[in-house]
Amino acid sequence: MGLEGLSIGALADVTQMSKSGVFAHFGSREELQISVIREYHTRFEEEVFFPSMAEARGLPRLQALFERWIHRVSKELDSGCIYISGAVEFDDRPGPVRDALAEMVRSWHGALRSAIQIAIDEGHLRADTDALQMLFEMHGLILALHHDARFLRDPGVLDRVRGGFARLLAHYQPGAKVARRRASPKP
Amino acid sequence: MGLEGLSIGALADVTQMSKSGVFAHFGSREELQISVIREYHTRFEEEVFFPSMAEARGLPRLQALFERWIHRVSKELDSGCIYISGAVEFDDRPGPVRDALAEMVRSWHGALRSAIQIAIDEGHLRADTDALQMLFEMHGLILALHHDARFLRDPGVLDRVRGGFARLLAHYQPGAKVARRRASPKP
DNA sequence: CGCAAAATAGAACGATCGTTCGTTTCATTG
DNA sequence: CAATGAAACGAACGATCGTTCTATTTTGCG
Repeated sequence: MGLEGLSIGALADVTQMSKSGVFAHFGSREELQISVIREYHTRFEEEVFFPSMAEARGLPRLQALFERWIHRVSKELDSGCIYISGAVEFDDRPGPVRDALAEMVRSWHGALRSAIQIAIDEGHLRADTDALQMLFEMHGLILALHHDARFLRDPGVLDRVRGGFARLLAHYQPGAKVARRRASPKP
Repeated sequence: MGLEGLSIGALADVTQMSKSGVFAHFGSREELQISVIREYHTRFEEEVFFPSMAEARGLPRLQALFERWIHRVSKELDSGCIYISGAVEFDDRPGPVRDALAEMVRSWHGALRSAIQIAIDEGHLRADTDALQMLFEMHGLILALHHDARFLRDPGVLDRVRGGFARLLAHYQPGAKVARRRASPKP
């Protein structure tokens, strides 16, 4: 389950510790949840963000970010992405847990937005590309991947998310324009 | 909250009834959850599906479906869409609730897929359009809308989801081709 | 009205939850 | 070795949960 399914008692069972022993480590359930969020954030950075930053600025880096994002979300078929599950669980529950989660999601989105902007500046994406719009659509592809893989158990979802991203890139590529009228016939 | 936050005791408070009185109506908590799902499904059909079917076959109908879908998801800023929240809550919890939810989500997706196919047959979308692929991307836009509206409280999200859909339609429109090389310079 | 059936109420159960408290274990350190 | 402090423990508390059982009330019908 997500963050709400995480109970101190269950954690005590797993770690072979007493409930009060586990509790003493965090001080409250909320702090435990926040600790889990922070740990997840760290791993996310290590597995997705940092390795992608080694790629060349612009499109290569952006593609690496997305591919590793896909890999991260689709591989956790057991645990689930707590950025996604947490967003649903805490979207109507204010408090420090929601705040911590939102901060890290915004941080990740900010990094993506920055990578998109660099790709624009490098001339790899059209100059009139709306970075926030493109980020929105990328995020949608990931959310659909998460939904169809975990909930619907659709096996063809990896092809679709990659196809959607390719379509996205093709649209925002320099020289590509939105079709206003009939262009060339198909080859 | 979603389906997991729904408790018989809380429902008893709201309805000014006793806990056992509420319980007798459903027989179990699972049945209560399934009843809520069914009720949601009915309303969804009434507000989104049926009115859109009155539109002309093809693109008009598909656009109506998507616009009403947007409206349905973005308006429930209090309750949340249980198709979406339920998918996250039950994506790793087998049982009759998950089965009921999945059946109705698949039913809705089936209706959308059918509407897309009709638009293809009518010549409103390219003949080589992959209906499941397009459905996947439409669903992604809705999921991103739900996420950004409810969790991030982003006010510009309606423009983005409509922009994304317009881009989607433009790409799958007859005559539009994926950009392979540089086309016309920007106006 | 009278009677049966359905609906609701009330109290209690076992389980689980987060949390508190006092105690005990144990390694570190002077 | 003895003192100290952190870490873990075990038991209990109050709250909430779904559920069960037995009354009581309400409703519909002949």
